[in-house]
Amino acid sequence: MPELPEVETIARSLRSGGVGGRNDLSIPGRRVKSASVLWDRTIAQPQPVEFEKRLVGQTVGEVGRRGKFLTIHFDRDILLVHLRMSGDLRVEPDEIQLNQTHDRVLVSFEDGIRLAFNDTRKFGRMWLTDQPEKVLGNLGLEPFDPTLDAEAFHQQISRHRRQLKPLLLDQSFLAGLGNIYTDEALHLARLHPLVIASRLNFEQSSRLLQAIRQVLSEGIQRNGASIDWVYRGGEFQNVFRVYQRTGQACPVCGTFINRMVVGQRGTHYCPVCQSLEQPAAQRQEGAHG
DNA sequence: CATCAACCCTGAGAGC
DNA sequence: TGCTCTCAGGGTTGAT
Repeated sequence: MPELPEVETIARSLRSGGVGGRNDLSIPGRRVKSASVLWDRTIAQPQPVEFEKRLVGQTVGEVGRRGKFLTIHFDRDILLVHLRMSGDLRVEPDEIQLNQTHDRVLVSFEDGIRLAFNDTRKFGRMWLTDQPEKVLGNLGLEPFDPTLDAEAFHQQISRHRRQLKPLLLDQSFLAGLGNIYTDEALHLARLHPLVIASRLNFEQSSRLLQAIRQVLSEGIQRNGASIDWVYRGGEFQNVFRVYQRTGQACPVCGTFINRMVVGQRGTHYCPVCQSLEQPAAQRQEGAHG
């Protein structure tokens, strides 16, 4: 399931033409010849027929990412793509036969290259709009936003009397974390998924912010995680600490990893490293800068 | 404000 | 072998 690192990896490959940097398959500068929607519900906005018409003639500009959304700028509109569970984008020459069972949207460029949106479970969505804020407006800060320092993060997290796991999954709190990186970050920060956010002290929330950034950085460095049907060369799955490692040894202490359901999501954690009870010896390193 | 469940989907894996 | 059942998961929606 694509989260921030996977979406970032895809954005980079659309810009540079593949993870390896093949310029012949990058999309900026290409002009749309035609578009076809193969599964109507993939298009959230506008109507599929208008989507197809409006894209024709527009040229790709900047390709970026906001949270888990891909932002593909065109002359007049921005194409927003959310991959949800199983979405994937391919850039390939028209000659390659469309033998893919689950292609949902095709965008053909004038120079014989096309962009294909493939999505097994049909949860992915696209918006073609000149008002991207209407779609992205509720997103929280980017985890790497430079204005998000330890103080700001602690202030934010103190406002919520929710459990950490659902809070971190809430895209209006922080944009980009999904189930994998949330579990990984909580383990790295040695925090139990059910801890109430507002009860974190400064040292704990700082640790959490740092852990979030570290696991996301690791994910990006490894081109994301490749699991389920979506394989795109990522390798982060090889270094999962807790995610989908139920019953296996915690890399830190060797205890068996537990699994429970939190907010309808499978949640993996080490019962020893991430104890709900704060260790009695926990120091109060309160006097921060 | 927070929690919970249903919904959208498919295919993998279990059980029979 | 092949059928049926359960489950996973991001985000939205509506109820409590």
